[in-house]
Amino acid sequence: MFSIGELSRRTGVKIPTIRYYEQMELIDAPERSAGNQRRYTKEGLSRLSFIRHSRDLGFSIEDIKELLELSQHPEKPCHDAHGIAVQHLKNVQDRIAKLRRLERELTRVSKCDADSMAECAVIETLADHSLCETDH
Amino acid sequence: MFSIGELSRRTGVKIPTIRYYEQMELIDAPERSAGNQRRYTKEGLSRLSFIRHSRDLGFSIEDIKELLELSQHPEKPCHDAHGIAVQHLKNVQDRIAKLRRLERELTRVSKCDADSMAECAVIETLADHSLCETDH
DNA sequence: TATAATCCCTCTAGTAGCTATAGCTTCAAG
DNA sequence: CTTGAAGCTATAGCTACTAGAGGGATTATA
Repeated sequence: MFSIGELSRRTGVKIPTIRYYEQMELIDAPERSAGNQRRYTKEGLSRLSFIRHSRDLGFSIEDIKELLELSQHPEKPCHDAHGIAVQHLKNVQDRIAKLRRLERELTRVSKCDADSMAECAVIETLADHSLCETDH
Repeated sequence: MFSIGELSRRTGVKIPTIRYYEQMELIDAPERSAGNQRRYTKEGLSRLSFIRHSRDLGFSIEDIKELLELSQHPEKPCHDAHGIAVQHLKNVQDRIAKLRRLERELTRVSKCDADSMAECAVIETLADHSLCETDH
């Protein structure tokens, strides 16, 4: 049995975030001490670790709910869990592609050797999309 | 003089978003018709185009405020505008780097040929960070 | 000129995933 | 038994919008 502070230290999840996860029903409301403070068990710890790790990998709260639910049923086919991961991977790849287009454009725009605003490539480009090379 | 709907059509910025920008003081409150409807001029159009383009390139509202302010002073050195763009480029590059690490990990995790949850690589990896190859 | 279709108005609340604050109570060590 | 750290709830704030309710304005057609 440990306090929310200790759970926080062990998982690296901040205290208000733990309470937020409880509110979002990602984790069960734990038992309370006589003085109404949260007391967690090892189960709580491993569930929160799972969540922490999933968040680090960028899964949404909703995805994580589903993954947690799925993980409770070891006998079920893992097709669904797999699907969530693949879908998320696709999202990540899309975001990378978008950011790379941005990167290219920003790199070009940032190469400005003007002295004054009047000829600054940054400002000019922002004012006029037709100066752009790539789509966005 | 055109209405908010026409401004929206011409810039590709949605109507509620235009009103939101006005509230955020990114654009000046325009004149109103006798019936209290917004009426925009060419200036309003080019300012909103600037904003639209900047948002497309991922600049924050705060950055855009500053860029707009700077662009009002064509005689000033363009060092500041340049700095904002370079800083933003760095942010974008950081985000790309992070997403690439994620991509690598998710690709690995998604290669799961188990049949049941019990051995699913996705679930296992989420439950146990030590199974990861890369940092995150 | 009447009316209908379309457009526009303000205000409020909701989205994701937290974070911060205020004002209080409880716990653990000395 | 006191004190300082830790915990409690409730509320509001963050970014950049988006959606909806419940109205008024404008414009095209009959």
